Formats: sequence, structure tokens, C-alpha cells
Amino acid sequence: MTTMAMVASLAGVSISTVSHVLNGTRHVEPETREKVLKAIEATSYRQDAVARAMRRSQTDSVGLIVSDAGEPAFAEMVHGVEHAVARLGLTLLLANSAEDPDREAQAVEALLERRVDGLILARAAGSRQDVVDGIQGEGTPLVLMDRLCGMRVDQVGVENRLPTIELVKHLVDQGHQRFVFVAGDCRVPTLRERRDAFVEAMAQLNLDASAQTIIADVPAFDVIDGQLEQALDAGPRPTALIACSTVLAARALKIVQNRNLQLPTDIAFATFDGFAYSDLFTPQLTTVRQPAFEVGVAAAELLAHRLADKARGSSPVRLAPTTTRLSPTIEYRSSSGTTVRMTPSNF
Amino acid sequence: MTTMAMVASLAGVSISTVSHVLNGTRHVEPETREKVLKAIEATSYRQDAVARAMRRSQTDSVGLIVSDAGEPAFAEMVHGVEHAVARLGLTLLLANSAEDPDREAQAVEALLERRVDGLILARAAGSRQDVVDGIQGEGTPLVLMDRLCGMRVDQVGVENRLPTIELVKHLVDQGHQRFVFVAGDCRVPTLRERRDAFVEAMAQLNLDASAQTIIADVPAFDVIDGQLEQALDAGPRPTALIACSTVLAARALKIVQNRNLQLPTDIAFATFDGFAYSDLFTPQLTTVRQPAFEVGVAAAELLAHRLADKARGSSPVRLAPTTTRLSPTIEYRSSSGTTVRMTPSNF
DNA sequence: CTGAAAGCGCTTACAG
DNA sequence: CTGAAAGCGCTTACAG
Repeated sequence: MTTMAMVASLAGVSISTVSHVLNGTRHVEPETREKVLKAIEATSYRQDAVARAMRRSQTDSVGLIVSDAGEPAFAEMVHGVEHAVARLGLTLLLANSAEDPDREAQAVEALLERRVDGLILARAAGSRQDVVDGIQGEGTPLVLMDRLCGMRVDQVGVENRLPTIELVKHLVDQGHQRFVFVAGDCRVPTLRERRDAFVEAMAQLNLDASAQTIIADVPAFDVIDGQLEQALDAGPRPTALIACSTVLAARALKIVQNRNLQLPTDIAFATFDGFAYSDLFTPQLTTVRQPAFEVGVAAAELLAHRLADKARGSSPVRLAPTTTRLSPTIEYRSSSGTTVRMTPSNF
Repeated sequence: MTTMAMVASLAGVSISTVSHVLNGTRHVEPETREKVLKAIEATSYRQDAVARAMRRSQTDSVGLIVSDAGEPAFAEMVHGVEHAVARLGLTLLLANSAEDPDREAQAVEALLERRVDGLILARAAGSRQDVVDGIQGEGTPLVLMDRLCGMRVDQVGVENRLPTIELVKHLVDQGHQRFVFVAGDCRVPTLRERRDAFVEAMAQLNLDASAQTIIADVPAFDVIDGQLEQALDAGPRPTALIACSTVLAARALKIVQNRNLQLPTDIAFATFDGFAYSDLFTPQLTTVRQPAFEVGVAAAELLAHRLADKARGSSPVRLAPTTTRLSPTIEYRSSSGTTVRMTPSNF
């Protein structure tokens, strides 16, 4: 491996000069710069970003920890972060906590050891409060992604309250009064927000709360399945089902299929997040579509913004943390009623 | 930020000793190690991986460049690589070439500057030959993933020939003689291999090659669409359609739908790679399912193996490059005929 | 059993 | 306009 010293000696200049032509950081006579460039070419020199990072105490890299790399929505967010980060000339270090707080803590630790300039974090379901404090205490800029919280942190996610209420109204307009609302693990903020919005919608619309089945705060999928099956089999059957994530929708659809219930005649159906290429398949599912790629892009850009502020070091006052929520689009399709309309709403 | 020097002075020992207790690299008296540990705790010291990497000329990181982060199959592979790499105690640097050879070259350059210990590369469609040579010339261990080639390199991908032939036989068994085979951009090795296998199958089965429509070597999706529409509308219509990737399948299905053709009665349908949660939807699609996650895991493990060999530095002879092909599973479903069977085959 | 010191490959004041 | 030198935070022979 060739070093700057080798380039310098070949070009007959000092290593300061080589460094300066490489980084364009001070004027160098065209003639000498030419010699340096030639020497770089001849030795096929490549700058050592590790040594550079060490000297500058800046790695030009950001860490991203997602809670569930298997979920298509998170894959899209990773894609968005990668896209934005590359455009900004930064490198992305990727880790996956697999919804495990311990692995999350380890990943944070590993990335901080690697001295990433900043961190984007989609927190695991049982994520410990103190990981956020720890990162901030370190002075490393942090952006929370998708899994938001009430703390004073920069965060980027989606709007959940308004779309949920709109979705419920849509179903009530179709005459539905009895819902099963499958929220799953409400330690996940996104799911909790959707559940809360559902409860709020019930109140707003003067619907009988006791007639609703809300499956929430349940950790294991098979328990959720059981509760859903029971809700569908017992008493007066609910006429509308809302699933709060892609996985939940998939499991719910399977259960519905097993019972030979037709959508939307036997039961109306809507889901959050939804499936890829969903317009190709029957039944067409009404979906609250999350702009996942854009969430990733926005998270990366917000982080980059903080990094720039920090590097400039101008403002003595800490900037106030920002919470950004992007708006989902509700794709109305046949699974939630006979009227098929398709209006992106603005929240 | 606290450094080893600060820990050392607080503990009243040398920095060598601190380093050695941290890395367990030589015996330290229990009593002194206790003091060191206490000092580390008190200062909440965190090792600086950048400085460590620089000194050791080893970063304990690997770079991954995928050609199309939007494709679900690649998202799965990324997931697999991340999983394996984390288990091995390495960090993953992720980049996306977006099927653009220039961006691919830039990404390689950026990762080599960062001194990754090794590189996993799913090459872009028009990938230049010399990127592989360049990396190998550098002495950086390299594993090609999914997009394989004929060079002497370590590579991990999927078996394409045998499954393709088996799929075609299955369709011929159902009585099909006229195919449209949508291969797309055959600069992509995976697609080219599937196309070649189709041609081979035609010969093996003594089918009239001139009765087949092969859409291949076409760069733009709209041109592919046009050729497919023409094939479906003109002359005696093909009775079976095979799409070589998820995107191609999605576009083909749309065209089929637009013409109100029913699967499998009007035309039989099968696809490679396929859709997530595909068992939930009608029509159920016969799919040659790629073990994408496992491909990622295998690529990472092969790379780790090479890194270990290199670190040991034992063998004076270079180990011969390995090509691993994992076997897809063919999911036979109703879209390719009335007989629904579901047999994972072994190739 | 432990410490002093060289050195990894850069950047960046400091001099001239 | 350019160079000599300090130093970023570690690891690792080398001594004792």
C-alpha cells in the first residue's frame, strides 16, 4: 500500500504539499501540483480514510440501527437512508437489533466505538430509555426514525393519528359499527399511536366502545392469532377488521381465508403499511401507505443538518429538537367496501 | 472523550497495561486489572476503534455493494449479510450502485479508502470488468454475490440452470408448447443464465425453437412491455409465460390483466424470485423462490473465511476461488396449471 | 509481571 | 508559496 510519504518523495515535495493538493486546502503552484498528481497516478495512491478520520476526529460516516430488517417498510427506510447518505458523501454503517434491546445496546456501543459522526435509530420494541440518553450524553448527534417518543430528540416518522381517524370514518361511512382492531405490541410507538387514534375515533364518532375488539399489548403472534380467531368466531361477528402492520395483516388474512370469509362482503378489511405490488392481487386491500423511503431520506438529511451545525460550531445555543411526521397516503380499495376511490389525502 | 492515557493515569498504571487488560492480550495481576477496570468504569471509557484500526491495519469491517437496493431479493440478501457479519463481530458498510457502473466504481473506491477488510459485491448490470481486477489487485478479499461471472473469484449465488429446466418441463407436462420467456437485461448474469437454460430446455425437449418468444437483451422496461404485448396480441397466442424477476413479473401481470386473460386457463404463468406473502393472494403464482437471505449469509461467511486465512497468513499458496450456488425451491401453484403440488426439489 | 517508546498515515498550525 | 514537526489514540515489540 502506498502512503503519502511515498508519493511525496516520488514527486520531490513535502507530504504537507501532497496533503494539500489532495484536499484542495491551500494553494499549490500548478507545476508542483502536476508533479504530485503524476506521482499519485504512478503509485496508484489511495488516501487512507482511517488515518484521516483519526487525525480529524471525524469519520464522515453515520450509523443506522433498524429494529427489524425483515420488514419491507424498514428495508425501504434503509434504502432511503443509504440514498441520502451517499449523496452527502458519507458512508453508512448498518446494524439490526432484531427487536432485541440487548442487541440494540450492543449495536449502539459498536457504532460509537467506531466513532460514527451521527446515529439514526429505529428503536427496538422494549428499547431501554437510557440508550437515547447515553448517545446524547456522548454528544453524538442522534435522529430517531419511525419509532418515535416523547423525549427531546430529533425524530422523523409518520403521522398516525389523523390517517387512522380518517380510515375509521371511511369504514363507518360504509355502515360499519363493530371493529376488530389488531394493534399488536403497543410498546412500539407507531402501533400505540394507531391504537390510541382508534380509541379516539370511537369517541369522536359516538360509537359503543364496548362493542369493539382491540387486540393490543400482546407480545406473541400466536396469542394475537388466538384472540382474533375468537373475535371472529364468537358472538356477533365484527364487520370490519383493521391490521396495524404488514405482518399483522398477513396473519389476519390467513385467518380470514381459513374461515372462508369474503372481503368486503363478510368482513371489510384495511391495513397499515401493506404489501409491495399490492395492486396486482385480489382482493385489493385498502392500505394506509407509509412513505418509508422518504422517511429514511428525511432522517438522514436531518442528521446531516445537525452534523453541519456541529462542525460549524457557530451557535452557542443547542438547536431545539425537531419532530417531523410525513403523511401516509390512504389507498382506498375494494377490501374496505364497494366504492373504490383513490385519493391521496393531505393531513 | 476519555482516552487510554487518562484511564492509565487514573489507575496509576501504564497505557500498555490498560491496553492489555482491554484486549486480554497478556497476563495482568488481578489487583492491577481491577484498578484498571475501575478507572474505565469511572471515566466511562470507550475504546477508539478508529485508532485501533489504524494501528493494526485492520478495521474489522466489511463493505457490501448491492446493485439494486429496491428489489426485495436484494433487501433480503443485505439482511443476511448483516446478520452473519454481526455474529462474526464485524461491522457492515453498505452502499448501493443503483445498477450504475459509475456509482459502483465510486462505491468500491470509497470502501477501499475506508480500508474495509473485505468486500461483497453484487455487480451492476453494465459493471466494468476491471473493478474486480482492481479490488483483487489491491489484495482485498472479495466475494461476488448473486451476479456471478466466469472469472477466478469467490462467489455465492443461486443455481439457475436446473430449476429453469425443471420449471419448463413442468409446463410442458401440462401441455404447453408455445412460451413467452421474459428475461430482460441479459447483461445481468442471473437473467442470462435463466435465458440460456430455457434455450437448452427447448432443445432437450425437442420443442420448436422458432415458436418461442424470448424477450431478452432489452435495456428499457417499456420496450419489454411493448414486445410482450405484441407477443400476446399477435398470431397464435403463447400458452405459457415465464418472467425472470419480480419486476418483470409485476409488469407482465399488469399486461395480462389489462387483456383480461385468466391464469392459468388463458395463459399459464410462472415467475422467478416472486413476491412476499404470495400465498395470501389470488392468483397463486408458481414461483422459483431464491433463498436470498441464505445467499447473503453464505457470502459473508465465505468472506470471513478468507479474512481468517489471510490473517493467519499460514498458507503460502493462494486458496483456489470457490463458487457456491444455493438451490431455489420451486413453489408450484395454480397459476401454472390445475395441479397444485408443492415440492421443494433438490438440485 | 509491567513500562517507555516507536510508529500506524494522516492534518494542520507554525515558520520561513 | 512550501516544508518540518507535532500529534490524533491506539498496539506491540523491546527491556527490565
